[in-house]
Amino acid sequence: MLIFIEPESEKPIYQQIRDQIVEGIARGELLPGTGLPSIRQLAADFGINLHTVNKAYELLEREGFLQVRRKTGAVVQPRGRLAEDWEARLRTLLAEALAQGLPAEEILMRCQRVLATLTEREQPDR
Amino acid sequence: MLIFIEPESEKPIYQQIRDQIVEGIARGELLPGTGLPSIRQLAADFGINLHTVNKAYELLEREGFLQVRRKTGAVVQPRGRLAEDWEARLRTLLAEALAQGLPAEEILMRCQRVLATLTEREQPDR
DNA sequence: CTTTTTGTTATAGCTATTATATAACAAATG
DNA sequence: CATTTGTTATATAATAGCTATAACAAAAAG
Repeated sequence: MLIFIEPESEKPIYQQIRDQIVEGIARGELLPGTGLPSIRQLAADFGINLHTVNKAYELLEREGFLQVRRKTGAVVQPRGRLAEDWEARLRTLLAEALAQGLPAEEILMRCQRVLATLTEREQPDR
Repeated sequence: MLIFIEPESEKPIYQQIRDQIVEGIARGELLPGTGLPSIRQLAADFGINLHTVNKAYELLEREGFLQVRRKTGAVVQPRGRLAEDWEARLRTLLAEALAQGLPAEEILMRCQRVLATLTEREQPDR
């Protein structure tokens, strides 16, 4: 799985890494048990500091996506719990679209379409 | 429309104000043309600084939700454009739920339910 | 056991963000 | 004209994001 960093983005680098790994898990490219590159390895690849990658891994561990161990590196977790504020964030995002005049049906179709792009040609665990 | 501020929240105060006004517009409680309290008035009500409210209004104006005029105060805009990164933010949010094991159908139902709570008993403009 | 790699922890410095506090200016209302 | 309002300008303080070193401890490899 490839990760792209945009240093000029307004989104913090550690957040970019976090989001792309989450999406990788969602797409099924990163299955439970999959090992991720070491902190120093990733930092070297991107030409960024060790602590920036560490912060991303730390966050992913707190959120239940990864388990970080010594020497083994980060390993994708079988499952976790949805963040408590997830629905609140969804609410704010959907409200934004409604407030700009998008019909609820149109918004729902967009959700459906995005979900489809995330779940297509992916092997669900059996 | 009532606005609640949580000073201890990790979400910035100006962002809390922004989000709640957006939701007010989405729910139809704030119709186009509706006047909002003045910057100084809101700041006094919340016991916060003038500039914090100003930042929220400034953001809402940039996003096309409000038009801010002298003396008249802020007025809800008829319509705007959806932010370019809206779909990207939706994607990240939905990926988070998928990665935690929620089935796509369940996620879509949650979207539908949230949309329903935002659009219920609201007078669409005619 | 020794060496290497790795996660962890601890500082430190720098920039940007968030929030506050005053102050002053300009435009619109009454 | 006087008041209210948005706007602009500084200044200060706390926090967040990122970088830079350095050192320590645990696990794997030789």
